[in-house]
Amino acid sequence: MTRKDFGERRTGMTPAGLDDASAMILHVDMDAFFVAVELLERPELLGTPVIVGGASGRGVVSSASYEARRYGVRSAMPMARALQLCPSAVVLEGHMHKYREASERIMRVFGEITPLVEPLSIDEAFLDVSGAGRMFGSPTEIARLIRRRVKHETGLTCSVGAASTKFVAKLASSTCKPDGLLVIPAEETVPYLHTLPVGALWGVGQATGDALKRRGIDTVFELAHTPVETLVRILGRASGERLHELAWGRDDRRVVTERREKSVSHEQTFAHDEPSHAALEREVRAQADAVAQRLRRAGLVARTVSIKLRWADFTTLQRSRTLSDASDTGRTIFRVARELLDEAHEDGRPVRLIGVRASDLVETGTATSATLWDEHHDDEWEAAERAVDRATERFGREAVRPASLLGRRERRDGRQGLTERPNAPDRG
DNA sequence: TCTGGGGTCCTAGGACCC
DNA sequence: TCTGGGGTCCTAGGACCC
Repeated sequence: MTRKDFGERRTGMTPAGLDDASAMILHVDMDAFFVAVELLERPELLGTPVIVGGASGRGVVSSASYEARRYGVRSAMPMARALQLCPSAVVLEGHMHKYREASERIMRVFGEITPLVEPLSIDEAFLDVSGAGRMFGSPTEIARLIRRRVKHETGLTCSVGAASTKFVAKLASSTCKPDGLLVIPAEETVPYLHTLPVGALWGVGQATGDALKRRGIDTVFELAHTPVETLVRILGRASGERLHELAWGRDDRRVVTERREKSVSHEQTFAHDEPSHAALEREVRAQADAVAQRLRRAGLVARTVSIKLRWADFTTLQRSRTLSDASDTGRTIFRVARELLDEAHEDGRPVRLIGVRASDLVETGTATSATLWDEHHDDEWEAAERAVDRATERFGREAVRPASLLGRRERRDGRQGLTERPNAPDRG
């Protein structure tokens, strides 16, 4: 039996000639993506337990081959635990740039089938194929075509779920993994859903699962037959209502092709808990610079800066501050982050993790003087001034006005704006 | 076994304004 | 002298997903 047969055989409820006309939403999910990409260059490891992840003390599993999963290895599991379960596993370091390249290739394949592609993460996407029938056939035929093309383009296998809603399509792809195809026609959705445990629902993790279990709700069937108001009392308005809808197969979310970033962040777990305030500050500075650079490349400015601290006991604290003036400079983001750090780390407790986040993002199509300043960096402020002059010449004065004008409101405490300008260098 | 890094969404309380 | 209600913004924390 070939792997393809294995996948197709799992579509027991969808024999040849089934009515798949309602299953217009496809969910494509790559199989053990990071591992599979690495094995393209390490074919001798095919068929063996392989783990991609952090090998050092505090590393976790990013991706595990199906051979490793047989031993109970799962993503997000501490590496030490994974190796206890599967001592023979080969651990490989991750290479994000390779995964991004492979990701671009598969997304390109999807785009050749339909323009309605919604990437969900680096290795999965929803496709709305309702307009692709004339060109490529039924959803089942399109799913087979995608699987063939992805394999041909990248050498990698994927699994495809097809259904009338996003949620059920995603469920279908996870059910037929790896290297599978499962179509769930609309009329079979509810009977299928009602066989599953609550954990199968999107948004039911450990905490929600436990809360439901405590009230005797173990299956989707039981959840579907629980009054909405009861669920709302247990889980809150949004979750309660959403889960009840999902349990009846109702999910009217469209496939959306454009999504705006809401935040940009970097964080770092130290190999050993860090007690030194100076070391924390150095890390925050590096993170602020990295965040700022990504903001500028994306043409965004941030109105809110946050820091995150995690202590040795894993409790986590976040502090945020909204700026009077949106910014995309490392200097400003660092300055605010450092203020927050100073306030949050007064007691000098050792820190396990530290992170910087920029949120409340506003698009800015134009270069700002502060942006140009930062790109030329502290010790080159004259160059920055010249850059401003050149930009003013090229784009006009309006286009290079200071970032301070982008702020929407004054700070409540009346502090002046935090935006820096090239002609006011401050090496602080 | 001891828990990464990048995100999104939700809830709740308080400030503030009308 | 005692007391509104609604709306928006900000902050903190937590659950969840890949």
